[in-house]
This record gives sequence, C-alpha cells and structure tokens, in this order.
Amino acid sequence: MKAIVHFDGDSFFASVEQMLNHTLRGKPVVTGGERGAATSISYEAKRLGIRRSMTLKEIRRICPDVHVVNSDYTAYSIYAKRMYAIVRRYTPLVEEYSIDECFADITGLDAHYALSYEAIAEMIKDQLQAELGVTFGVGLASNKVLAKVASKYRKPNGFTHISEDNRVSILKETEIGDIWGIGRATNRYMQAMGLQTAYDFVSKDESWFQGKRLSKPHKELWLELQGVFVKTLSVNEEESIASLIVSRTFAPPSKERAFILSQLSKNIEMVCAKARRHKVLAREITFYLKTQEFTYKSVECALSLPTANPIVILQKVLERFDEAYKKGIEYRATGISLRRLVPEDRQTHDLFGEVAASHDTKKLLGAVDAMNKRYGKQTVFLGSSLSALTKPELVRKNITARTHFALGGEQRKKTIDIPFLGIAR
DNA sequence: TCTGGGGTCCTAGGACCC
DNA sequence: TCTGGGGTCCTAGGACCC
Repeated sequence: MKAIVHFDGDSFFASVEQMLNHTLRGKPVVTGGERGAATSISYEAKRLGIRRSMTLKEIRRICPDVHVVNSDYTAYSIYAKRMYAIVRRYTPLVEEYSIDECFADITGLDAHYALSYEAIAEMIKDQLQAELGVTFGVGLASNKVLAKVASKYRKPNGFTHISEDNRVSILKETEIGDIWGIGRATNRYMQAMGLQTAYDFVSKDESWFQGKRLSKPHKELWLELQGVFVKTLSVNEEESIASLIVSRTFAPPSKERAFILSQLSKNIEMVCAKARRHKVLAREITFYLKTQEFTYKSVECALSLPTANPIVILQKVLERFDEAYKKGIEYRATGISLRRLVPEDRQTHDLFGEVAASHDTKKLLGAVDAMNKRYGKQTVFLGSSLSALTKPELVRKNITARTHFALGGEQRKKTIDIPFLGIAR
C-alpha cells in the first residue's frame, strides 16, 4: 500500500502577499489587480463574501477596505520552490504539480521515523507553515486522486487521511464535478446519467463503462477512487517539459495583418528566451490566432533543425502565416508553442554545417538575453515586434529597434531609429 | 461565467501503405 | 480500375488542470 501526500497552499498568492507585507496580515487581500479580476482571495476576504467570479468593482463595493494588489509571480514561484525544498527534506519523491501544490510519496518512511504516515504528513505540514508562514491543506491517501480529495476536504489549514475506513463516506459527500479530472463536459455527461457524487461513480462496476463516452483517464480515475494506485508521480521536473507556450491577448482586437504578425513576433521572442533559459531547443512549433469569437486557428510547422532562435522561427511563421490569417476577421490574441523539445547539449550534427552557422547567432542571442536580464524584459527586441510593443501613434515606418538606457542610475527611455535591413539569415 | 495565461493528455479521423 | 480489409502514423482539436 502506497502513502501519497498532497499539499495545497491555502489562498497561496494572497498568503504570500501577506507574508511579504506585514501590514496586510489579518486583512482582506485580493491579488490580480493588474487584470481587473480576482486571482487569489485571502480567507479574511472570503469570509466577507468575496468570490473569484466578481469583478474588482463589485469587490470594492462589497468591501471598501479590501487590499487589491498586483500579482507578483516571481515572488510566488520563489515561495513555491521553498515549499518543494522543504518537502524534499523528507523524500526525494516529490512532484511539483503547480505553483501552490505538490505530491510526495512517503511510502516506507513510517519505519524510518518510527511514526505513522499521519504523523509524518502532519510533521511536514507544520514545517511548511513554520518556515513559509503559509498554511496548507494536506491530504494523505493511497494514491494521488484520493490525496487530492483529502487535501480539500477540510478547507483552510486542514489535514485528512482517507483510508479504507472512511473512503466511502467521504466519497458520498464529494460531488462528482469536484473530482480532479472531471471537468465541465464530463460533469454534465455524468449528471445526465444520474450520477451526482464520487461514490455514485466509483460504485459502478466495470461493465458499466461499455458503450459510455468515457476515456482512459476516466477509467484511471475510477480505479484510483477505489484506492488503487495508478497515476505515478512525475518526479524529474526539468527533463519532462513537453512544451513552452507564450500567448497574449491584445485590446482592442485587430484585423490588421501586420499588427497581428507583430504580436506573434513578440510572443516568439518571449518563448525563445524561455527556451534558452531552460536550455532546450524546439523541433516543432505551433502558432495560433484567436478570433474575437474565441475560435482558434492553429498551424503546426516542423523545423529542419532544433532551434530556439526567434529569427529562424519567425521566418517559418512568416511562410505559413496566411494559413491561419483571414482578411476581415477580428483577432484578439496570438500564441506560439514550442514542442518536441530536446536538450541544448544533445544537439546532433548535420550534414550542411547549419549547426556551426548557428553558433554566431547563439552568441548574439546570449548577449540579448544578458541585456534583457540586466535592463528589463524587451529592452532589445526584433524590429518585427515593434508595433506590438509601442503605442500605435508612435510607430513610424522603418523604425525597427528601440532601446532603454540606464544613465546615472536612472532609467530613461530613448528611441533610436534604425532602418529595416531585412531578416538576418 | 462574455472569458487571462501556461500547461498535459487523449481521441477521432485522414493520409498513406500493403 | 475497382473493391475489400487491415495497419500505422500524424494532426487538429477537445477536455482538463492550476
């Protein structure tokens, strides 16, 4: 029998804000100010009736004293890393599931500590709170799905162990749509078949699946809800990145081909910088346009050579852009994803010396990365990204670069006009 | 629910082959 | 050239997660 623990930070972003700024402690705090909608809500604010679906306007009306702060994802991910590190002191088998959650496999540690699994889980929980100042919902069970059910069973600062003694009674209280892996569509489908609780689902026998519109993940869910360990923990985070995405919505929406291309160009630069940070190269890319009607058109392109060079990728996108773009349609967002990633150092050599030729570009991009790190994101960028990064009234033809200078300790913006010289090869 | 951003995984169906 | 049957690979897109 496995012992799997799930840790879930309570109102994680809002709690981190309260830790970073002591004047916010004990007060209602909401994050997400920059987008006009609540992302995370402190328990003080939840008690006042503030909900995620509300706009900031509504929130301020209900509770004029609420502290609305902008999201600081850098800070949250530092706290996340500290959380993983604390749990790793007890076992290396930790899955970094999300910025505020992780799973740990503590099987066998009971003998090592001469403690019950419950005592070990609670010991880690206490340590997390002591060091981070953030409370956690903690669940212990024989697999990931049940551990997830357990961690949200008692809401802030709770601990629950789901064992064979209480499994059925807890599943009878759990709505089917609240189970990890059951989303809107499947929930509707289940309701239509008369299933309401997790127990209604788990008590069906295997033959029930026949002829049902249910897939492999649902079968796994069904097994896990019975206590069977199926879903393994993915422990080696760094090697397992499957794709990198950067997408941005722009307002107002636009029909203009050049502007949309520029948006895409900006996203391409961002995603390539990300790839270089992770030291991976893409063998394939997908770009997409999102219309004002929220439909998507995506185009997938294979790359002859794995790369994280925005110029190469942009070239590819330019070639195939019109497969996605239709004149006269309003678009609201663009996105790019790098896929089939390979580690930088495992780059194979090709017949035509393209790899060697890319060496100089690598140096150049390294310098760009260094400048952007020192002076801020998008200090240096491709000319094709210009209109996405500048107010339209400032865009002039043939201007392809802009730079920020740090002078005398004070940041100043200065625009330099550089004529368009064509795309480097 | 008039709607942000970054991910993973699975399936249906077409292309292609024997 | 048409027809039947079977298999694999690839891609678009849906569903789900935080």
